[in-house]
Amino acid sequence: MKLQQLRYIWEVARRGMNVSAAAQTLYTSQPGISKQILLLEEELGVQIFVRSGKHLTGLTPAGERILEVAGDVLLRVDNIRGIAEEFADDKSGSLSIATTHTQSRYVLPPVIQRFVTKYPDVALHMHQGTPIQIAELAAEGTADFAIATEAMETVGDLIMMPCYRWNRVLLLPVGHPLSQVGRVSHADIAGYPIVTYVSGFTGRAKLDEAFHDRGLSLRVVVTAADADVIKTYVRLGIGIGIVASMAHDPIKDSDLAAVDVSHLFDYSVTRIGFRRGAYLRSFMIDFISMFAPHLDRQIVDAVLECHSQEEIDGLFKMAKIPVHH
Amino acid sequence: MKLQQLRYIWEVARRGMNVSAAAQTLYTSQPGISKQILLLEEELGVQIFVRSGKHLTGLTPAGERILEVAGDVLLRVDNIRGIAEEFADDKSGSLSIATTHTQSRYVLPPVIQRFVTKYPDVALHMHQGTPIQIAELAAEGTADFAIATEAMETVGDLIMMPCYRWNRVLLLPVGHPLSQVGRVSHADIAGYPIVTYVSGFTGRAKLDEAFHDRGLSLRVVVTAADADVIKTYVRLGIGIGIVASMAHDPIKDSDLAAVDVSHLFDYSVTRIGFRRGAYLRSFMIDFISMFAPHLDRQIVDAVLECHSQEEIDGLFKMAKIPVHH
DNA sequence: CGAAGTTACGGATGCCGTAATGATG
DNA sequence: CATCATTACGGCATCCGTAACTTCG
Repeated sequence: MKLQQLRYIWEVARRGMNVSAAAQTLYTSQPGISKQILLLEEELGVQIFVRSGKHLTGLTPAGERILEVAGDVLLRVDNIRGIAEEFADDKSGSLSIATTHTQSRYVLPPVIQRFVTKYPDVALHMHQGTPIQIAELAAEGTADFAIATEAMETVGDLIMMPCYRWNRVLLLPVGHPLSQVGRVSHADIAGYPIVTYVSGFTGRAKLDEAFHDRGLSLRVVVTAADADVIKTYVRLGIGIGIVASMAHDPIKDSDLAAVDVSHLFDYSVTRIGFRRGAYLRSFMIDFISMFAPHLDRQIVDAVLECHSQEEIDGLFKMAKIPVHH
Repeated sequence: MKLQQLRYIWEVARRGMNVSAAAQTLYTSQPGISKQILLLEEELGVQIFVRSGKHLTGLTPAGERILEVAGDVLLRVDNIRGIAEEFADDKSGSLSIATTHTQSRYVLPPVIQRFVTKYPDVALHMHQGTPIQIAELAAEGTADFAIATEAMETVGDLIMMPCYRWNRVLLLPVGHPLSQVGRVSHADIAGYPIVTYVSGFTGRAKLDEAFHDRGLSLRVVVTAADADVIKTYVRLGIGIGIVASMAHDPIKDSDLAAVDVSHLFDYSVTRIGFRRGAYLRSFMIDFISMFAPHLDRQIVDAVLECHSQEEIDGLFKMAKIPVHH
């Protein structure tokens, strides 16, 4: 049995039993993979893949079990590399972050700024995507971290830690009647056409929920995946915007009136997640602390000791998660 | 990085940083190992071993961390082999049991008998040793199971399950005055020379404890690691014997009087242990059930889900552990 | 008939073992 | 000086890539 062979079956399975596709992403030849898989199956004495003629169509029961453990092995081998890099030079390496537009545009820039200053030799990669894509990137190890508000729990084997709580602001064209109202209510908002996030992004679910619970319905006329687009349509007078408070920049958005509406919605929690069992380089832990100062090295170490997400959630009281400003 | 290389560093470390010794047990050449270790260290960019001149004297901090993970990797690779064997033929394979004389001579024979009848194609290996040796064999994976009453908790990363409770009998030469006494007391026993187990074997600690707690002291004249030797000395009239009740055979030992003294001592618990994270073949789980019927497949599966020994202990109430007869 | 997997084969890498060398206590 | 690790080197297995063949949708 060779590590290559495990890598091969892992990648083939990940690619939906497609040997050719696996060969491409692994920069090798199709026959090479095919052969090694045959050899491994021969050595182990079991079929790993179900074949219909010459096509791989699925995993045998044995294959499923084997693949699960093979994944563990490959993760640990990566960890060995990480440990070695850490000791060879704890200031260089690479950090790959998968996150949403909201984070990378509004929240992360100052954090990244500090990080690259402190760790100039760490190559930084930012992947942007939907919350689900983000979670998957982290779960499969393509990204070291996923940072998002939603969908993080949909993927198995991600360790998640709460980073900050946040709420929403109303963005209004200047002179809009609502900017005169002292304390905006749900009913006030329900009276106007809305421009906000598409569902699955940046706490959209909590927004619908708040209105639905009160028997009101939102008239959403435009949805977008990021606040910049939302602001653009608000400026055009299409409707009033509801965005995450992080996305409001008092200076650049001075042509829009912003009204805090945190009394109308539950707080959302943005979390950082990483693959269970992954080895965290010290600069990675440092990144977490820069992003969410309450997650100091000690807390992260405690989280790494935990065996279940419930245990981790127990470490964090809602009250202790800071609100983002 | 290759699995061989991990196996090499693992074995070298296990052998006290001795490359030559590792080469012997791995049936390969010393230079081969040496070279591969150098190559691995070069690839990873860190020293794993501390060298004084050309001698390996210890592990670097990086080496310690790497070795720990390497052990995990090797265990999982073994598990893949086990899974494959299981699916290839769930009735054949090998089972290696490390245990003490008491178990293998008095308790296991009927169990083994049934096991080999049911699984004729499973190659059975029995290792006999001291409780500490037994635990180590299981912890390093040389034996699949350790079965013993003591020392099982001294080795890290062994999963343990209680199998049965047992107590002691007094063995007396025929016509010995104590055989006339209705209910033997601690003081009665303290008056005679004793032949029993050496410390560290078969519940000897609980025996000393019972007398010490009552301000009495035992006059032990002969100690042995197994009951056969003890019986021999009792027959010679050297003293009275105290042995585990399992070790008393009413037929073969009909020349000795046996007196139950379970009212004088705490019950001891014999446990079966295996390496944390090891894959258990179905015949292995079946063996456990044959040995300790209350440990059915369901219970074992539940134990395998547990993450800590405390959690496992919580599954078992003392009352539920059967007494051996 | 096109896409995809297996078989065939040649070349090169690299692993292993023997022999020789160097270092240690 | 005996033990032990590293260096040198040659043989051989094996892994990989190209090309041809086969099979399925």
